[in-house]
Amino acid sequence: MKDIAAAAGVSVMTVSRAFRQDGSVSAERRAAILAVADQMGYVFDSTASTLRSQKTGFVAVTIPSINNGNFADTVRGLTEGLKPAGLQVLLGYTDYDMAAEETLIDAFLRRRPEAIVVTGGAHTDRARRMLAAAGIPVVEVWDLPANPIDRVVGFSNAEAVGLMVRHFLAVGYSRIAFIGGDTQRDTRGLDRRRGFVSAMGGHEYRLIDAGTPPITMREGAVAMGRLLDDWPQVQAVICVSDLSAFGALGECQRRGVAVPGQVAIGGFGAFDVAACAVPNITTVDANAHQIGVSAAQMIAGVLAGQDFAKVVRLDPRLILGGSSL
Amino acid sequence: MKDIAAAAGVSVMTVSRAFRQDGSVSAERRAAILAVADQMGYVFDSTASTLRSQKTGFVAVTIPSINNGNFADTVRGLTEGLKPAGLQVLLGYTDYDMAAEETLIDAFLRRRPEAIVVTGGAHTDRARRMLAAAGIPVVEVWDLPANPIDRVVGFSNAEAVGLMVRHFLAVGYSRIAFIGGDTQRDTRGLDRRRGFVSAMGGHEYRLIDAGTPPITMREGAVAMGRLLDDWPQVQAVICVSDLSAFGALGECQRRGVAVPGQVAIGGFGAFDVAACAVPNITTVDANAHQIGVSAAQMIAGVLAGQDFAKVVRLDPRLILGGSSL
DNA sequence: ACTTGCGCTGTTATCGATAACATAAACGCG
DNA sequence: CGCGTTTATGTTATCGATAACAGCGCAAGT
Repeated sequence: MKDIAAAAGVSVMTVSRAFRQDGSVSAERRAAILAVADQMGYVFDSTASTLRSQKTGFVAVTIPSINNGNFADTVRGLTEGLKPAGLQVLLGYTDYDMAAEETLIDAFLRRRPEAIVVTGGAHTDRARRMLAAAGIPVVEVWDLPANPIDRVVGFSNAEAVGLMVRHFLAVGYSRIAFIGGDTQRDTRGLDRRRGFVSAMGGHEYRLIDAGTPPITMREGAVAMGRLLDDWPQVQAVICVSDLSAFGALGECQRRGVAVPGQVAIGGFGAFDVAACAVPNITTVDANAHQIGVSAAQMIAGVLAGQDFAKVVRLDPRLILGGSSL
Repeated sequence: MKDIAAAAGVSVMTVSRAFRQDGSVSAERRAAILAVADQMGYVFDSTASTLRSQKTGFVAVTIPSINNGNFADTVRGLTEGLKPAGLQVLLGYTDYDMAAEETLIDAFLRRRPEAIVVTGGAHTDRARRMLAAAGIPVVEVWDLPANPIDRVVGFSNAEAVGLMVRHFLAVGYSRIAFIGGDTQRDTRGLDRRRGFVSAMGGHEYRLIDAGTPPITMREGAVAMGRLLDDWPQVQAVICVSDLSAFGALGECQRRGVAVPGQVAIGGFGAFDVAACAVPNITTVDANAHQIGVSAAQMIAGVLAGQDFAKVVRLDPRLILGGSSL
């Protein structure tokens, strides 16, 4: 800026002002300054700006995986919702690993985000403490934690699966299995499995492990194979996500097991693959995009000093497909 | 740091040193300082550190979409490869929009990354100029641009599709269609389509538009429907990605068109869905993960002052599936 | 005993922008 | 015409860390 100021014959402060829309700078002078800057190949240094003004203009967002249509939709909602407030999203992914999440949160907080969005309600103790002490809005999404750190936009994963279980029981499936949600790593998956067990009440069921999150299509197929081997009488299968459900569907097709004639299948997340599979897969829409939009509104509102409910609950919706009655 | 220094009875500089592994600080003193800092809930301010040291320790990465297994793999490769060099990845997505890419690049450069990775070789003029003038390593991935800005890790999308076309022609499909790659927005898709046309030589072919990138499964299904209506004699279809190929496969199954008996299908990208579909889909593996790893090595090497080839070429590999001969 | 060198710690200036305050010129109004 | 007000610009201090250099104590070498 010093060089630009010299070249344009003004003070550094005036150059600084020219770069903001603040604009107590006369239009022609601003134009001249910007022209000089452009010609010199100047790139604004937001580090210095941030240090002095204590405003970074970004919101940190951590998601478990960058290859997941659900989280992608949430991030899209966040990006869109924060743009009007002049806030940019910086994205990081944890690989479903709480230790990696802690490291990521630490790295983000050092950069002084205006707010932070984290996926899920389970974190390491240190991560919780860091978030609580950060002095910025913290939004946990995709869950309804019992002890929120600060704010929440989410839903009950357990109840969402309960919706599907009750439907399956109502249409006559009584021997149902659940695939996935077997590790501490993906607490949302764990909640779905818990919700399954509790909704099954006294009915006969099986729990099939599928491995380390993210559960892939392949792992869904393998798990389905084991299930069919071990419990051929199974009438319906609910999978921790549509991806594993799709893998399970493929395994049935390879084995000549009719879906839904012999086995019904349900998934979770309303992924594209669920809608496009043949038959399309019964699933639960968790309003991924709306979660992002709501979280963005909450953040923009809180930063603007408005009053906002601490918890926003967005109830999921069952979507029936051809893979079940 | 001032407060910590006071509380620990040392100078600010010593506190600063205690926070780096640089460590000309005695072990016990460091421990004491870190304990005080932790107890005070101190969070290091990397803004100030960056400003003084002119080192940000991060690499900017822009990808077209965060919901794409291929780019996710590349990012994973980058993250893993940069970690040993002490570099963190900051991620942004462009939605396949060059104007959005320009905005994103601008925002990133203001934060002074150590290097920047951009997907593809097509950018706005201003984006090109900004990147060229940034004075940091710039790596274009997933493409082999004719006029690279700086460095490249990629492959020829046209030739990759050529591989598949030649195989299809060799096994006897001669009436082949290509779905997608019809907009300027996704230049890699465009290249694939061009590669298709050129590899088809004198054979009869059709080009089917599929809409705005990212081409979804649904759009692949719709395009396949139009193709079957318009050109029932088609023997094989190559889709711009596995996602659209999967949609096309589903459309065939819904219509009772045998795959590969009546129509063969090929995709691109070696996505999970291609491997798990029934039949699994013939595709091209573009080495997405390796692209990330190689780009990371290149960046770490160049930043360490090593000599590195400007262009790394990773030739894709055809993977035959049950959706074709 | 004296020098040399290393290990550890402190002092000062600085990175590049902007908040806060100051000031000069232009403007409006009775 | 005079005076308060607005508009446009400049001056100074500052954000929070670290580079660069200085200094002190102690062990090893001569």
